[in-house]
Amino acid sequence: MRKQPRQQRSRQLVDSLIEATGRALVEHGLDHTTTVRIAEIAGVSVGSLYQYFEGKEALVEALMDKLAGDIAQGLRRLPLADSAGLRETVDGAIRFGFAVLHSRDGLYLELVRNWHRLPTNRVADVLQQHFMELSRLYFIKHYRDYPIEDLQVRVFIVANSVLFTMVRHASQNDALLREDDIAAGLTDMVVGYMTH
Amino acid sequence: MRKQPRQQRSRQLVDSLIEATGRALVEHGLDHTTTVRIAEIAGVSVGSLYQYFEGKEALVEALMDKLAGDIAQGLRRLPLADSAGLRETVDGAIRFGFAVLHSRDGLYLELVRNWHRLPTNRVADVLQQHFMELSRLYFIKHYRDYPIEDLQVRVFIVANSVLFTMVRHASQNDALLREDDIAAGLTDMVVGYMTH
DNA sequence: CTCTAATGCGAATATGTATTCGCATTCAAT
DNA sequence: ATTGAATGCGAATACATATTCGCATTAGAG
Repeated sequence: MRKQPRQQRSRQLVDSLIEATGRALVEHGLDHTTTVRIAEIAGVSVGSLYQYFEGKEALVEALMDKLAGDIAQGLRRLPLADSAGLRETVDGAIRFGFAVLHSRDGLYLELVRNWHRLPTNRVADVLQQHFMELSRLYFIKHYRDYPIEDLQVRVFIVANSVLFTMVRHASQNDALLREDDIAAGLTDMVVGYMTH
Repeated sequence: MRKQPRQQRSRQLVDSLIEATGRALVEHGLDHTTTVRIAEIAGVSVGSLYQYFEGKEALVEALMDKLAGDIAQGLRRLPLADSAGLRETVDGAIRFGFAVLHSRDGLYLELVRNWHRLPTNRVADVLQQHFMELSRLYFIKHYRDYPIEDLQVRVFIVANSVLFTMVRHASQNDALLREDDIAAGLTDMVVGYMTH
């Protein structure tokens, strides 16, 4: 951030800009999200925008930081693998994932689609680390001598498979494949892969 | 295409423009690939470019049509599931996939990353249909009464899981996860899911 | 060889977007 | 109430990119 907001009004201005960034992403997509548009949506002058942000990228980064917090919080509410069975846990996580992708008018969808040109690492780390920890705990409990290096590979594969299959499905309005079936299939695949 | 090339020189010009589009994508990425740059790389005037193409999008589409042909040809050379075992077939397909992603200086990588804003359907159909046919044949042979609707879900999940996990891995230079391990893991996951 | 349609050119024009800067307004400490 | 710092503004400027059009050149049919 270019300059720290000191007064109340400027802090609110910064918030409204971040909020507006989200709406611009949903309405116009990352490509056509411009600083001018964001300022317009926020009801703020472009000049003011540049007082606090370097540009579009900085705004998106600030937005993603905020969202990463929401995701982390949502993850903490999910059932853990040691209380429920593995299948229930995976199923819950996948349903949570779909719910997130459909929330906020598709904001998350747009962000994940554009992972390769966004500062995705922070968010990805949240997910990656959470699932890593989750599986680590589970496997330490059930298969005490499980090789840990292999676990990293598995978590990488599972996380990306699930995430992008969900995004691909949510991005196309293909009524031929019902979301419930995709969710069930993903659960089958993941549980099978993680336990054999 | 805006106008049909009738003479020899113009046909060659069109080819060189498509070729240049590929190089521009590799060198500058989709975002910074412009009509002017493509014309420059091709050693052609922008004016000539617009004689035959509506703009960037049309050029990329022409390029992808060409590449779809290459992919289809490559797929036909892969071992089929009825001659070899399922595991060998899946393993071969995944290795083929990685090879493609690494070929042409990462052109395919850039294209798949940007699937959501490209006319991907033609290429996706090639893949989808090929694997659909492949699995259909395999399962008709081995499990005569297999439900076909479910197969569509499975192929969708497997195709996207494999493709995007590969792309994600190839996009980051994370030496922690070796490509061979990812390939082996994907094979395990897919074979397990398709046979249980 | 001749001649016309096809081709190729690139400066010029139009548009979209990023970013700044001088001035007006407001806050909050005194 | 006064005043300096903070804030907000948006026209103006700079730059990137898309697209056209009149003119020069060339291919290749006859």
